[in-house]
Amino acid sequence: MAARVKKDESPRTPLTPERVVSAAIELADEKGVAKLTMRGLAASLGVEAMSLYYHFANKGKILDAMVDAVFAEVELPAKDDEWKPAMRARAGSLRSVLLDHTWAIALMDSRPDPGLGTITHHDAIIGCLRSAGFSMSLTAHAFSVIDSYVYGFVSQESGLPFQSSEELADVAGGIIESLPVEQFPHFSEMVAAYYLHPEYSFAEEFLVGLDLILDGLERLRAAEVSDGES
Amino acid sequence: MAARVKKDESPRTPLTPERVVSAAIELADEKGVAKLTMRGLAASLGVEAMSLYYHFANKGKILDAMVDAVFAEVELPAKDDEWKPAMRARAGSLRSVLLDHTWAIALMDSRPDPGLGTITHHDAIIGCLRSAGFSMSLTAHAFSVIDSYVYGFVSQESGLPFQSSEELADVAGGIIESLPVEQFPHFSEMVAAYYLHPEYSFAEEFLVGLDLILDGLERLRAAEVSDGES
DNA sequence: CTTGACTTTCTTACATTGTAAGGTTACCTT
DNA sequence: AAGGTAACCTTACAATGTAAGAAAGTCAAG
Repeated sequence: MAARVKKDESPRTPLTPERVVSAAIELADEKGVAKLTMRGLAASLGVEAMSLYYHFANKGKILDAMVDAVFAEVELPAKDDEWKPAMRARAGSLRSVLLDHTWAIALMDSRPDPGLGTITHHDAIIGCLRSAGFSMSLTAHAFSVIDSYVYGFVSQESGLPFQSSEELADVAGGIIESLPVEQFPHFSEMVAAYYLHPEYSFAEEFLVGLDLILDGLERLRAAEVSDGES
Repeated sequence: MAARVKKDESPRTPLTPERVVSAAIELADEKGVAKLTMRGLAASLGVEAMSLYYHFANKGKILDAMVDAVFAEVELPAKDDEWKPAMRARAGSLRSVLLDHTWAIALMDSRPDPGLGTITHHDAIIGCLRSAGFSMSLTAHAFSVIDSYVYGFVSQESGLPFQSSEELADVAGGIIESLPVEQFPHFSEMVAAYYLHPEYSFAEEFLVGLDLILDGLERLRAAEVSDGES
């Protein structure tokens, strides 16, 4: 009553870990993770920097929570899905999530402490493969190849200095001109090829490699089944 | 004023970009890239921080040069090598180089400006594939999958909080104990499996995925050849 | 309402970082 | 020796993460 009717100075929504993390993600998405400072983050929440330290021990813990939140965004397979389309879908989802938060890959490398979202994620993937008949060790292999590929691909994709095909053509053109062509004939040829073929698509390239890997896994699984291994 | 005949026993080897870069790499290898500061780097060269700015416009240029130097360490295939063992060898070499300089992966992601070492490297790989009969586009696919895989794999490998099998067992044991097993049955099972199988080897895991990819590429190449595509 | 305990936020301060501006020394050529 | 340039240094500053502790807000019981 009294408190309610008090002067409406501020909506005084209290700071919570969740609000901090989502503000941090928003800020990192916009300005890049390098611009994510304690003061800036606090300001975006209408608060002073040191207030954040009541909810997080240090900046690193905030980064951990951000990574975990990103993982939680990835679509997980339903229980009865076929393993191959399920893996295809989740790889695609992982790629798109990581592209939305390009800072996440770099953070994951440097913050190995897995959170709940991460573990939930991994559990679902492993479960899908196992119930599709993958042995323990083949599951481990599958997990390793797929994730390595996706991380590596997105890491390169998001690090390159262009996003659209036109930008690619520009960059490629620039490289060609400033390069001693006779010294790097193959590289030049390659760049030229994509300079002339600006319909190059990261999405297609991604699927080529992914399907190559999934087909390989299917073969390994078939071999395993015919061996009776478990 | 006083005579300049001070203690001139210093061999006063002049600062060169090369010396700066190799000192920077050494420092990053030892203390981690986060501890690579201008002052620290200068001190390790017996010099003041601002002296570095005579040779490099800013810290970023030093980081670029470090990445390029790391790339130059990777073994390149000889011209007449079979493509498959050549790719296998260079992927292994790339992995070991990146493991020696774990900071390099993160830097590569954030510094897209390729240097001479990088281009030389790429040119050799492309040349090897092309002269093995790979079409332009299949070469691009091959390059993309292989590199994505290697980067992603090493990125995960070097980010994990253990190096040896014993440490793995320790970490796995710790995870098992502090985890609600019934909530993540598959994840727990997986961790337990490796807890009991401490002969797990990153090197082997790496080769499993790599060979899966190389076999897939061989199949694509065979299909291409029988199609007469170029 | 007052009191006091507890939670949440803020103030101040400091060590570290990258680097701009300009000064100082060392070395080479004439 | 003289002068010029290449190499290095001194000083200074703004921005960062965060330690220490003060202040404000919140709520239960007297």
